[in-house]
This record gives sequence, C-alpha cells and structure tokens, in this order.
Amino acid sequence: MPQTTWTPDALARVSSLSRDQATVLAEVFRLLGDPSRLRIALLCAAGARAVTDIAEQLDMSVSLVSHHLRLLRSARLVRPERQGRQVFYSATDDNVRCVLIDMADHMFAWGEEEE
Amino acid sequence: MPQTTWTPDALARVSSLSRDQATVLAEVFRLLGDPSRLRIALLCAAGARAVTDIAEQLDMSVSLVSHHLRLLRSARLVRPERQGRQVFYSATDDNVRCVLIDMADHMFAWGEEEE
DNA sequence: CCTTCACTTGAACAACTATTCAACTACCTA
DNA sequence: TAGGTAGTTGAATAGTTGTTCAAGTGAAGG
Repeated sequence: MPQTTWTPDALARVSSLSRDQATVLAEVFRLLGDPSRLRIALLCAAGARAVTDIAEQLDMSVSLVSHHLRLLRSARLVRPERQGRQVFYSATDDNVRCVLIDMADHMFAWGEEEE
Repeated sequence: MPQTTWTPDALARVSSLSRDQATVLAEVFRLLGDPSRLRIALLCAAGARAVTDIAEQLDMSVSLVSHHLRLLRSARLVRPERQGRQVFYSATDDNVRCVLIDMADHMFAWGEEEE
C-alpha cells in the first residue's frame, strides 16, 4: 500500500537536491545500476561471502567479481575481511544492509505487480 | 534505526535474483544513476511539472530535459499529460512516487550521517 | 495562413564502462 | 623454498551514455 503524503521536509529535501547532493545520491544508484554489480551487492548484503564463492554462485569470472567489488568497496557499500587466503565481503554495516535489501525488496515487489 | 532481520523470503528473493530479474531491477537503478535524471525524476515525483519549468528550475536545456524524460517515460517512472501547449510530467502513480521519494529520502539521510 | 511557444527528435561526439586476458601479490602448506 | 590456492590489478577493447546542436512537430493566437 503506497504512502501518498510525506512530511513537507522530506518532499522539500528530495525535490530540491543541489547538483552536488544529486551527484552523491546518483553515484550509489549508478553502482547498483549494473546487473552483475547489483547481484554481487545483494549477495553481500545477505551475508559475508568469499570472492570465489560469489563468482561461482553468480557464474562470473573471479576477475570480474573482484573489479566490481572494488567499486562497491570504494563507495563503502561492502567491506572486505581477510580470513586466511580468502577475503570475505559483506555489507559495510546494518544500515547499508537495510537500505540495500529494502530497496531491492520494495522494487522487486513493485516490478512483479505491474502489468 | 536499521532493521537487522528480514523474513527468510525477503532475503532469499533478494540474494538469489536471476540474471533477468537483476537486469530489470538494475535498469531502474541505472536510470536514477545520473544526477540530472535523478533530479528530474524527484521533481516529477513531488508534483506535476511542465518541461520548461523543470529545465528552468534545474538549469538545464529543454532538449536535455526532454531526452531524460523520454527515458524515464519508457521505464514508466513518469507520465506525460498535455495541457494546451505544455506537457506536464509526474510520477506514473502513487506507488512509483512512494518508492522514489522513500529511496531518495532514505539514502539522503544515510549519506548525511556517515563521516 | 503565418508566427510563436512548448516540446520532441536525430545525428554527432566525447567521455565513460563492463568485460576479458594476462601478469601480479598474498597467503598457506608440504 | 617451491608450488598451489585466492584475489588483485592494469591494459585493451567493444559497447554504451550524457550532452549539444539543429531541425522538426503540434497547439494556440492573430
């Protein structure tokens, strides 16, 4: 059930973003705007995973996954953690995890109901 | 306050998107991944606006705004409505409006709190 | 009809991006 | 130390994208 009213604050903030604010915000959207990267990000949001495991599960080359992880890492969307030879990646914190999963879940449900 | 647990359903759905599902989902993120387009989309989400007004308010050329609106339109994120010589664009429905504003508001707050 | 306003469209171009391949580093173990 | 496993990184490339400019609609007014 869609919400149809927001606080004047939220509306004002959101509809009058400065160029700089929009750039920062868009950067995150842009990173999630690639199918491969989106799947990697969501996988990491669901729990820590090693690079090879991600590559295998998503049927991508390790190199490609690593390249994408570097971008997600530099935007602080995921965080690496060495454990022996493997590097486990996961969402940087609960906040990021929350936003990622909620957005995807929200938009996924939405995508299913139309048409 | 971040949510740290989700229904197994939501987690499973979100972390095991097929290539096709990821592509559809990523497409929307990709569209919002450009600063200019993001600002246009949010402006339309906040209320119906004519193309010239959008261009003026965001300091872009009318042509550029129109190009971006075409992309947002073809993804059914915005909807045109002729009124005399002007064409007013707004979010296609309350659901889209809700998702757009909530996502932006959410991520905007998040962007502010880090660092 | 002609003009003006409001917008759309197509071509063209520079900038950027996803992917692959090969070479490289880091860590473990035998 | 030698060798294998796990990941990173740089270059190269094919493809995509944002923006601009010029030309093109469609509607209203004279």
